[in-house]
Amino acid sequence: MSSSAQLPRRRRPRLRSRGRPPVDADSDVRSALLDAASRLFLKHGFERVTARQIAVAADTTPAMIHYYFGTKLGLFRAMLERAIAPVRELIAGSLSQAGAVVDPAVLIRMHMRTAAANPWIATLIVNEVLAEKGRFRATFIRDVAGRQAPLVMELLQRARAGGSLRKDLDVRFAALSLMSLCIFPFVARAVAGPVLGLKYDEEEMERLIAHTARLFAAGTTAASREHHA
Amino acid sequence: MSSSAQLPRRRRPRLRSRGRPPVDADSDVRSALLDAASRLFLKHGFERVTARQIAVAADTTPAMIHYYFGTKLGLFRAMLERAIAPVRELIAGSLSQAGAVVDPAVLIRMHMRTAAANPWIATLIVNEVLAEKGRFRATFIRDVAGRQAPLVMELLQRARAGGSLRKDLDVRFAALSLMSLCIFPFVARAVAGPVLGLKYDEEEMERLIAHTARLFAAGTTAASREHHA
DNA sequence: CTTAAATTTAAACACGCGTTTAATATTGGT
DNA sequence: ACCAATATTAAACGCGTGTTTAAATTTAAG
Repeated sequence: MSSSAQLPRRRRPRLRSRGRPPVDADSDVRSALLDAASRLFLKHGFERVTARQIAVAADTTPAMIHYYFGTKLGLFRAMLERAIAPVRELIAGSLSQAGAVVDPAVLIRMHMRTAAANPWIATLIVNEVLAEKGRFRATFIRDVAGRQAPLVMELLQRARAGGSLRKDLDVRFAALSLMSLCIFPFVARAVAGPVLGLKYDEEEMERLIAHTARLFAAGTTAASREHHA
Repeated sequence: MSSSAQLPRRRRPRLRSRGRPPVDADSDVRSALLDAASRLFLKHGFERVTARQIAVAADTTPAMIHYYFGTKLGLFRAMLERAIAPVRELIAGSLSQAGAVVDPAVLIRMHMRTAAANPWIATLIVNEVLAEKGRFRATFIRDVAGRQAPLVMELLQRARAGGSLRKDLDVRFAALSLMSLCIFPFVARAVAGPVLGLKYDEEEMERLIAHTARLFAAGTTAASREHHA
């Protein structure tokens, strides 16, 4: 407010000069945009991040989003594709060896460790799947939940047929409970942290995972006596 | 597209005439705004609803939001205050008789029945509590979760001390699991519905509640034998 | 009867959004 | 050496947003 009184807008000078830049190698605008988009979209959600914010974070201009990805949504989709590729492979992997897995506890550990190690997954689910107009919901239902849920249900079904689970257990409800126990602690981290005094560090997470696996196992096995109606 | 070719904007004629209206009683603009705000804000979230949408739904103009509530956020807060008043009383009620309640299953049933009967609660939690910049998060942590969680933990603590729960049970984890089981099924309704084939009708919800209460009870009681490490 | 207060309409405001465009500079192929 | 393709900047575009304002009209009070 001291020297630039009558300048209408102060603009920090662009580092890059006009026109096609020299072959500077490691100045990759396209992936800089993808990186910035990952950081911002995954944390705050599609709608809450502006194209200008991403451009600034990638040290370029919004026009580059149009140039490389057409629209903001195009950038979002490209970013998402790259981000969930590892998760897709993980699911495909557990799907291929579906016959071998028998213990729900193994599934619980896998799910929770993945969610704990990749905090952006929970944020993405809140912003783009559970929210009314989430732009990832359809894809998520088709490619992620739609493949994982039948796997879980079949696993539970087999365990029940094998006698290790209660005969009267509804596998759909049991699958829902399993997902609830695995996902909600991370989705509700911003509330559960302060309210329950959780730190969400690695040691605590391992204890939570053990607790969860044991709770689900004890809650579904045939061995447990009913306490009352 | 036939007769109004050169009219720049067709505007449906306002029903109300200019100036201060006669004392017509049941034409209450203020509560019409609150009603419209409830319907729209609670379903779609604060950011995804425009002041104009609310004004149209209340059959008035955005200027009335300014007149009665100052800003869109003021309207949101007034609406929210009115909406959560019953929930607040419910919590206060269960807080006053905290000494009497002993069975976690009672809490589970209460929570899930409330969530099932008021679908807007889950939507509100997704949009305004779990989302990064949710405008209800701070209040929710202070007034809702911050009061309910200690109650749940104390209840579990007493049950454990009384011998009905496992001695090695971490009450914070158990409280988190209880909340997960109660809340997530409704928060994730848009996914769980199609993926698990749930209809979320009343009969099904009663079975889900029974399943959940039993799962949690069996998963936390001292009676259950460990199956293995 | 006069006048101040209350309530509403229609119009505009300033701003930020995603997107587009024109100009410009560099590259690599011929 | 030329030239088309490529990559970038700066500026603008049109639109929708929340908000504000001026005028208009009625009520209620003095």
